[in-house]
Amino acid sequence: MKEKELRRSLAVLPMGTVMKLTSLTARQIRYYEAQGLITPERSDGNRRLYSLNDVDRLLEIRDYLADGVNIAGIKAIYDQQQAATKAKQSAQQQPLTDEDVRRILQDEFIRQGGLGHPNSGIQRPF
Amino acid sequence: MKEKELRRSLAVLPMGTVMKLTSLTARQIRYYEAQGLITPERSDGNRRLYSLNDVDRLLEIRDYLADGVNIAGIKAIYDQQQAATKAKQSAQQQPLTDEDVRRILQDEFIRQGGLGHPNSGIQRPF
DNA sequence: CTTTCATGTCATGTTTCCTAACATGAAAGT
DNA sequence: ACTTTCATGTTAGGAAACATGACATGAAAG
Repeated sequence: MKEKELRRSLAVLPMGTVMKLTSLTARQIRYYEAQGLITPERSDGNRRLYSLNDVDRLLEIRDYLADGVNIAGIKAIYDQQQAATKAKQSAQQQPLTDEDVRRILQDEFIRQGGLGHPNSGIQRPF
Repeated sequence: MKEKELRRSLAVLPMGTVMKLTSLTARQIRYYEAQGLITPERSDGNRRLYSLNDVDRLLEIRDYLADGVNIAGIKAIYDQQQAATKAKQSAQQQPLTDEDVRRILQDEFIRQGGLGHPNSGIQRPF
């Protein structure tokens, strides 16, 4: 599941490809970017690089506009979505792994007297 | 299922994208084309356009070469595959739809005496 | 030790994409 | 009725990516 997400967010598609996939003009796509609706990456040579997720978002934008929603409205929708996602993330309090549990228990033990040395376990980068 | 096939054979990816997706050089990709292993489409401005199927094939070619198969060998494999596919297609005798059955029955009736007019049914383009 | 194979590199021209500016028709305000 | 705003079109000049063709090369094959 992680693999597919990575592929979908891989920014490799240049303007011409995205134009064909979305049937939008370059002008439109750049304008939506200027309005803060998308933020494509850039190549070394400063050319825009889009991911499949970006393409999906552009298709969404296209549909919203076709439905009469203006750009400010679309931005509001995305801002709201982002806020909701962020709230959910911080509320999720990600579940502890067995590894975490062991480490925490060990720390507890060490603080209240110490048994076994703290640095004997597996090193975790974060 | 038909939809996905279409998308996978949609030729929209330019050289730079394919280079990134396959980690092949432009020289390699063009060489494989010169050897008849792939046949990308061309844009109006004569630039190569690849589909996801093409990318898959390039990845295959890369793997074959890494395994010591030379280009003639890879071509032989593809020629053989194509022959097999073609044979299977002609043997498959694609199943008739209800619509086909009705049309054939009607033609039969018409030829052996006629009941109902031939052009009263639904028009099918092919 | 010369050929072949797969690829690298360079030169030169064309196409695509960049930014920035001005133009425009349809809505919306005043 | 006139002026802004919005979303998009168009044009211009420059930079990046891509095209083809030629020559170079190391490894393998003959």
